[in-house]
Amino acid sequence: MGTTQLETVPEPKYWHLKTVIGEALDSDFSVGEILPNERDLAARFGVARATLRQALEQLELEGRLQRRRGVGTTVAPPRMGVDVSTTEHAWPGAGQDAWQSVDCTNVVPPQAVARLLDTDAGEETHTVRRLRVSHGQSVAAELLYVPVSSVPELSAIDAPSGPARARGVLRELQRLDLEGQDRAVELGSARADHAKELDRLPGAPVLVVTTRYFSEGRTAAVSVATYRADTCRLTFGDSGDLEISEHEQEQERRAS
Amino acid sequence: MGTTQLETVPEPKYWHLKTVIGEALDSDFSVGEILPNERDLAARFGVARATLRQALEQLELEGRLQRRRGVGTTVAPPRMGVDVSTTEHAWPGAGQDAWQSVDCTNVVPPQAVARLLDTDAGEETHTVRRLRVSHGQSVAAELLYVPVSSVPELSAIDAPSGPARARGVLRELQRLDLEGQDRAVELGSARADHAKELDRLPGAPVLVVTTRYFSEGRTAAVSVATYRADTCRLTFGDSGDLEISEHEQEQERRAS
DNA sequence: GAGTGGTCTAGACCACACG
DNA sequence: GTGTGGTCTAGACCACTCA
Repeated sequence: MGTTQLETVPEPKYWHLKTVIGEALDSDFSVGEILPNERDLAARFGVARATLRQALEQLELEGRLQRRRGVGTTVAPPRMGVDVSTTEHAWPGAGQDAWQSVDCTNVVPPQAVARLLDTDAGEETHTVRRLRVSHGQSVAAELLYVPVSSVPELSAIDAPSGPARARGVLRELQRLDLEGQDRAVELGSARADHAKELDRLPGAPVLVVTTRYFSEGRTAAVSVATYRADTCRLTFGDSGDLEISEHEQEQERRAS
Repeated sequence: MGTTQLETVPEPKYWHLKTVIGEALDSDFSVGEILPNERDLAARFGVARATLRQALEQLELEGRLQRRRGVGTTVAPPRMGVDVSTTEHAWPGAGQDAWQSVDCTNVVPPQAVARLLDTDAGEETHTVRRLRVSHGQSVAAELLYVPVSSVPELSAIDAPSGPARARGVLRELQRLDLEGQDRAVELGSARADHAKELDRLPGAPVLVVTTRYFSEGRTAAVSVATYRADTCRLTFGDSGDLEISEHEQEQERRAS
C-alpha cells in the first residue's frame, strides 16, 4: 500500500508537548492557577518525567510558567516591562530610580570590569550593591563599580561599609559631570548570590545589562545589572505599555 | 570526633562541573578548539552523561561553548557586539543597515503584533522577512509587519512576493515621516523557521527585540527580530567596542 | 560506517515548603 | 509527614556530519 505519509520530520516529543501545554495554558488556565504536578502530567501525556520537564523548562524560559520547589507549577502573569532606557542623562541613584542600595564594600572587580574601567589589575573599587524592586518583586540585582579615583572627596569617616556608605558613594558621583553612557544587553546565568536575591535558583537565565558612565573623558563607573529573564521585558524609549510577549499562540496563522 | 565540616551546602554536581570546565576552558583551551566528546568527559568526571550535559548546556547558554550535532563541542569565540541602538531615526532598510531582505508575503500577524499595530484581528499585513549577517554569520532573523494602510502607494503590479516585493515595501516606508520608535528586549526561544535560518535547533535561546515605528500619530510598522543569544551581545549607544563578555580569559594580562 | 550530539526512558534520592 | 520540584543515574536509540 502506498504510504501517503510525507516527509516524516520527527518533531521531538518535548517540543510537541510544549506546544500542546502552551495552548492549554491559553485556553484552560488563568494567571496564578496551579498545574497538576509533574508526575501526574507525565503520566497523563504518557512520557517520562524528564521529557515533560524539558517542555516545562522551555515554557518557564519564555515566562509562561513559574515553578517553585516544594510548592508547584503555576501560570505566570505576562512579563512586566522594565524601563532601562538610557536617554535620561543621569547618574545611578539620581532622583527616584527604583533602585535601593543594599550594601557597599571595597573589592577588586572582575578582570572584565577592570578593563572597562581602565584601572590597574588588582586595584580595589567601591562596589555598591543595589536591588531593583518593581511591582513588589525583586527584578534585578546590580553591582556598581566606582574606582576610588572617581570619588576622591568621599570621606573615609563615613560608615566604612553598608547602605550608608553606598549612599555616600552615589552622592559623590552626582557631583561629577556625566558626559554620556552606553549600554549592552546579553544573556547570562545567575550567580549564586544574585540568584538568592532574585529568589531564583543558581544558573537561572538572566539578562545582563552592562552600563558605562563617562565623565571627564574617561569611564567613571561601570554598572552590571542582572535582570530576571523569566519575568522581565527590558524597554527602551517609551514602550512601557508594550504588550507583546512573543510566544502566545496563533494557531489561526496556519489556517490562512 | 568533632566534625569541623561547616554548613555542607550541597552544591549540585552540574554546577560544580560547570565551574571546573569553565576554568579549564580559560586555562587549557583556545578558541575553536575541540573538546573531548560527551561520553568521554562524563566518564572522566565520573558522572552520568545527562549530568555532564547539564553543565555543557549552561556553558553554551553563556556563549562559552558551541555544540553541533554530528560534529562536536568547540570553544566559542567571545560574543560579538551587535548594534541595535535606536538613536538613528531611520526606517528599516534605510542606508546600509546590515539587513538583507529575504522574502515578503501577505499574512495575518500574530495577535500580539496585531494589537501593537492596532489593526483588526484577521487583517493581513505585508510581512518582510530579513536576515542580519555579521562577521559572515547569520545573527538575527526579523519579521517586519507593515499594514497595507501604511504603504497605500505600493503598486500591486510589483512582484507579488519575494525579495523584490520586500524592497518595494521598504522603499514605500521611506516616504513616510518617521516620528519615533521604541524598543523592547526579552528572552525567547527560537521557532522552527528562525532556528533553521540561524543555524540552531528549535527552542534555542534568543533575544527578541521588538520595535515599533511611529508615523502620523500611529504605529506604522512593527519589527520582531530574534538574535542568537549565545553569540550576540546587543549594544546601545556607542558601546560597540565594549569588550566585556562576562567570562573570557586573558592570561597574558597578568603577565604585564 | 563510525562518531558526534540530541532525545528519551524508568527509575532513585534530595531539598524545600507547608500544614 | 507529605507532596512538590530539583538532581542524578545508566542505560537506549535517533539524527546528523564526515571521511
